[in-house]
Amino acid sequence: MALDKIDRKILTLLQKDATMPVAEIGRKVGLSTTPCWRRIQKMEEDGVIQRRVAVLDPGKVNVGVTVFVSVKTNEHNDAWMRKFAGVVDEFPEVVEFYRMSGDVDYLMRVVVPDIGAYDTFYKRLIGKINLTDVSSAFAMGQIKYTTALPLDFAIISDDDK
Amino acid sequence: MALDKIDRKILTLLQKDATMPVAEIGRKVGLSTTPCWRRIQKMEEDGVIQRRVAVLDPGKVNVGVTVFVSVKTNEHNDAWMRKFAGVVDEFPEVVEFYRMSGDVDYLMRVVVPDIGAYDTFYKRLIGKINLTDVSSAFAMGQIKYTTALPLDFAIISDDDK
DNA sequence: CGATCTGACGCAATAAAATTGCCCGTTGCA
DNA sequence: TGCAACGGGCAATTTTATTGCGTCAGATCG
Repeated sequence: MALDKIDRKILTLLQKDATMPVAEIGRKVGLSTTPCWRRIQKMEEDGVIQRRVAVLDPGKVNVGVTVFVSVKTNEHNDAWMRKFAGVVDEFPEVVEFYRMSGDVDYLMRVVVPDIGAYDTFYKRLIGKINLTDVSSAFAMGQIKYTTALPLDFAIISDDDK
Repeated sequence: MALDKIDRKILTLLQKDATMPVAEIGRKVGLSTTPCWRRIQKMEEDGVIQRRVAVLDPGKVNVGVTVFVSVKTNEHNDAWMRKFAGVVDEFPEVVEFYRMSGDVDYLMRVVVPDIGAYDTFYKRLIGKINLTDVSSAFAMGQIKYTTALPLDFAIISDDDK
């Protein structure tokens, strides 16, 4: 699963624009189409590349507001966590959900059109599962958002010239 | 920029899998290839679809740890904000960055291989810009992560049968 | 040291998908 | 009723993805 310099270049390109033809990617990384294509295939099989998706403009689909919701709970067992995860999964407004260490137990990022819609979401959420200590922080603006992960830490193939 | 039911179906599909052939998308939404293709083109031109990207597995590229970094500051002017934004942009580890209302002024999501790498990142960050009140919260696990935005709020074309 | 095996590459053919041109039917409106 | 605008569909055409096959360099083994 180690990635050499060429693999990382390919991934960098694909993380920016997955529509780029393999031939062009190959040209940019110094390979012909076939070996470049095979590397991409392999990275897909290996699961390094999980999938290719269309990224939409949040404003244009009317979910320009992001809210971070922190949850503290006393229920620290696995069963409860699964239930919570299941409930959250039902809400497409929740685009990210993390189990946290420290003060807060869970953190989720929710996208909605406006404060009113958030309130509606909030009521529906607490209707599905009993949450006592919840606090919401509103984002006034998104300064940076990328799906591209840094590749500087990827496991490097040793014979990586 | 209003989207009808078919547009939303198309977007739902493309948010899940952008490799699906237009012909197949058309079949699923009840259209032939051409009109389906034209709708997609239009949504790309309109910027509803921003781009298509490859999504990688964080673990597989060795950035399995997410840290949420909260920043409070006294500098509430626009110039400082721009500088901060510029600095943050330089760090590929920062995948999301928000200006917040309330207690915290800024919130960023950072991805790194481990705690040690986070420490390194942190030092480099505060070396680039003077930040006094910073607090870090570590995610123990990612329970949900999707790039797919909910389309339930999208502006609906009135003649939407 | 030479035979061989493996892995990665590239070219050229083939298959699949995107893109375009052109025609058709429906709807709204003068 | 006649016309124009708005989709929609079929059938080319063009681009890309995918596969088959041959080559080459380095590692392995006897």
